[in-house]
Amino acid sequence: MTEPATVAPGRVRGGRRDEILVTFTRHVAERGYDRANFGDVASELGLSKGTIVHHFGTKDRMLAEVQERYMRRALDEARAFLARLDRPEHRLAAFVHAGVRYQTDDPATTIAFQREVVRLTDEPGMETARAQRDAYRDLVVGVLRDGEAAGVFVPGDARLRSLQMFGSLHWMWTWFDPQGRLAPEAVAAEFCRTLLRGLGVPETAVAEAADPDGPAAVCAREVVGS
Amino acid sequence: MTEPATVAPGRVRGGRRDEILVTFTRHVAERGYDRANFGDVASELGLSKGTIVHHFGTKDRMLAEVQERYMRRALDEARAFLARLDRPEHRLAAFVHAGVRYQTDDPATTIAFQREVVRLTDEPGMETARAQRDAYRDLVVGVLRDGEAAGVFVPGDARLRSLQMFGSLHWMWTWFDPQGRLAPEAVAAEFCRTLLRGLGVPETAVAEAADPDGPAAVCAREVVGS
DNA sequence: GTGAACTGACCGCACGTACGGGCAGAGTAG
DNA sequence: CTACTCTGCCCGTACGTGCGGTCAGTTCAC
Repeated sequence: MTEPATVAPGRVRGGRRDEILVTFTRHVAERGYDRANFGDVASELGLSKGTIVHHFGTKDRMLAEVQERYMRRALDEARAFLARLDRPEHRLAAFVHAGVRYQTDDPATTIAFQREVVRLTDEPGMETARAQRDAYRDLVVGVLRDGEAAGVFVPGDARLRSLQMFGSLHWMWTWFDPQGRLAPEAVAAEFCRTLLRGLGVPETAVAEAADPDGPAAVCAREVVGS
Repeated sequence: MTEPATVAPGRVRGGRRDEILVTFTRHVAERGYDRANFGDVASELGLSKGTIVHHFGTKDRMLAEVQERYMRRALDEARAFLARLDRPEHRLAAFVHAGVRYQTDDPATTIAFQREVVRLTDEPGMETARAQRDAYRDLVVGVLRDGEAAGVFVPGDARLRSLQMFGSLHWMWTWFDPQGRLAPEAVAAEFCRTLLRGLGVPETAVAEAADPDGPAAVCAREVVGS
């Protein structure tokens, strides 16, 4: 039984548990799960492999924890900006603005998650993260359906559209450079414009929702930045 | 491919090289490059690990060969349908129709390629495949720029738009099921509609380019199906 | 004979994980 | 205060295994 060990008499500080997870996450982002290994993480932090095992048990569980943390944050923040926005095009745009922002706000976790999403589908022990991912996708599908019902989006397959949108965002890790010349706001704006126009949203509403200083982007920035 | 390797008692000139590559490709598609190994491929084909090494040298070279084959085919076919289509919206739609079609036409190679594209950027020995990939992307960017110059697409960042499009297509391997209820034509049509409408193409032209029986889809099917 | 296809035994190493024990701080009894 | 004990954090080592790659040698077609 692996205990989070948050309540303990003999505990010194928060321990290095978090530190280990952060470093592991970065290694997964850089090399992928299979090539990330305990030895490198341990030597980088100046501790032994045994310590990592002590805290996390197995490598699988460590990855699961990374995924769950990322998805929990994404879910919380998505619900937060959904509560603050009402128009379907603003809500959908917020998902895009937030998705792009994660790429610079917490690149390691974001890349680690996106590189290894495929493990959510088959690997055992990933049930929690998978459920969170499904819930997140359902939020987007819901927005698409609502917008369609309200006549803001032209009729179409909401699930397919959500996958089209997620594809663009999830693929970013292969080409986006946080230090590069392309600002995340510019990427989000362009993605929003093409997507919303593609759903039949009128040009003025498109411009507002895509605008880095518009309500959707501002809301996403406030929620994610916190 | 074409030569199903004679099952003759003695060995055959040309050998089982292709057979090995096909099996290896399938394993990469199913488990990823790191978890694919010589032992499994060899035992599945009833030969020894040494034989694989004899034919390919190293595992890296094997993957490079998979990537190069896939990209060469994609490039050839892209140039073929570009030669047959003239309108920008048809050309762009053809990329989408073809991209989706690869998912069912040769799922193993397609998935193997998409899973491991990231290795094109850093790994050495991948220069050829990387150059092919860049050439392919440049074809799409060219179509986007031409369409913009011709006033068919609204102004915007062509490179970003190409990445948005590739993202949707490259992400398909994580969710698309060739045996599933969703036909590839339906996926391609929906993707085309959202994308082209998003670029400002008029509704009638969008419908024609997305139509599974329209000129773009038919052309893509003929070229890819060969 | 020549060379390509193929074999099977073997090597070296990297990596996940198990295990036994050391250490330091907190609780408690005296 | 001191002494003892408990407990979670951490270390070092060792083990088992899986895998990429080597090599000497064999078979077979031309």
